[in-house]
Amino acid sequence: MTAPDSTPPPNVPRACPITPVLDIVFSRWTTPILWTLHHHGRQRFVELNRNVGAITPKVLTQRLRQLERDGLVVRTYHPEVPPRVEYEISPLGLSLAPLFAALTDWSTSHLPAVERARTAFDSAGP
Amino acid sequence: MTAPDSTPPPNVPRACPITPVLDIVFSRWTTPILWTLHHHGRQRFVELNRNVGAITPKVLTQRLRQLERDGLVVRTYHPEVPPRVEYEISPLGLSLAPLFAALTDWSTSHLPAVERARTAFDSAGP
DNA sequence: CAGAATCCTTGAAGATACTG
DNA sequence: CAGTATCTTCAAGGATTCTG
Repeated sequence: MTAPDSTPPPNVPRACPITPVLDIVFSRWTTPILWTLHHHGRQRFVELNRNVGAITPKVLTQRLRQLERDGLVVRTYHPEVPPRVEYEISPLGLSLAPLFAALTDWSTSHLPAVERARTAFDSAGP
Repeated sequence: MTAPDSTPPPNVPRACPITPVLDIVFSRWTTPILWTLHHHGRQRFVELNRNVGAITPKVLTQRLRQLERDGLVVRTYHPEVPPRVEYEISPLGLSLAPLFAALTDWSTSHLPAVERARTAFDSAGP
């Protein structure tokens, strides 16, 4: 409802401005990974693999690469005899903390309403 | 890094507490839909279909059903000769506004850093 | 240990009709 | 108009195996 639009609407109205962020922050598995790194601190690959949940090494690697590329996670390679690799949150990754906090807040205060809406909807028209 | 854990770690560490919210708020197309409803106000199905972007009626219906079931969107059916259905954001849906604002803020202040991280990463190891 | 390679399955999304 | 009904595609995700 704010300003009508600086670009009237030629044809494709830019859907919504936060869409690009979603691919960065809310791709599947990224929040569990960031959460685990934030709460368990620096971890090696296998630890992470255990702590995050039911994730396979392949997918974990994919997501870690993406997070590393986006600068949210720092990967440290130690060239030792069994190789050792450690992952930790970057400052940029930590900048997401207030966002996640806001999400948690919304969850605690409004998730019950969602649950109620669901049961109401489901009991209305089976 | 906060408390080590009230539940030591029996086996499955609950991945991260915001995961359930993501399915509610950040399923694909939900943010463009909510955004459009928020900025263009109450709309009928076809308007919405045009305003949201490249979405097909089928998918739009699916997402609208989900949003309605979760209580984020209100659907009003007018039994007229050509049927008329209108969609609008509910108060519960509007409660997401601060969250989206936080997301927008993070985007404006940190997206450039992500871009830089990406180019740095890409130019490092081709 | 930290992945890379391979194959496979699934499910969401798109395209295209059709209907009350 | 506001969807529903099918059909098809396609890529993410999972399972498994292998290696520097």
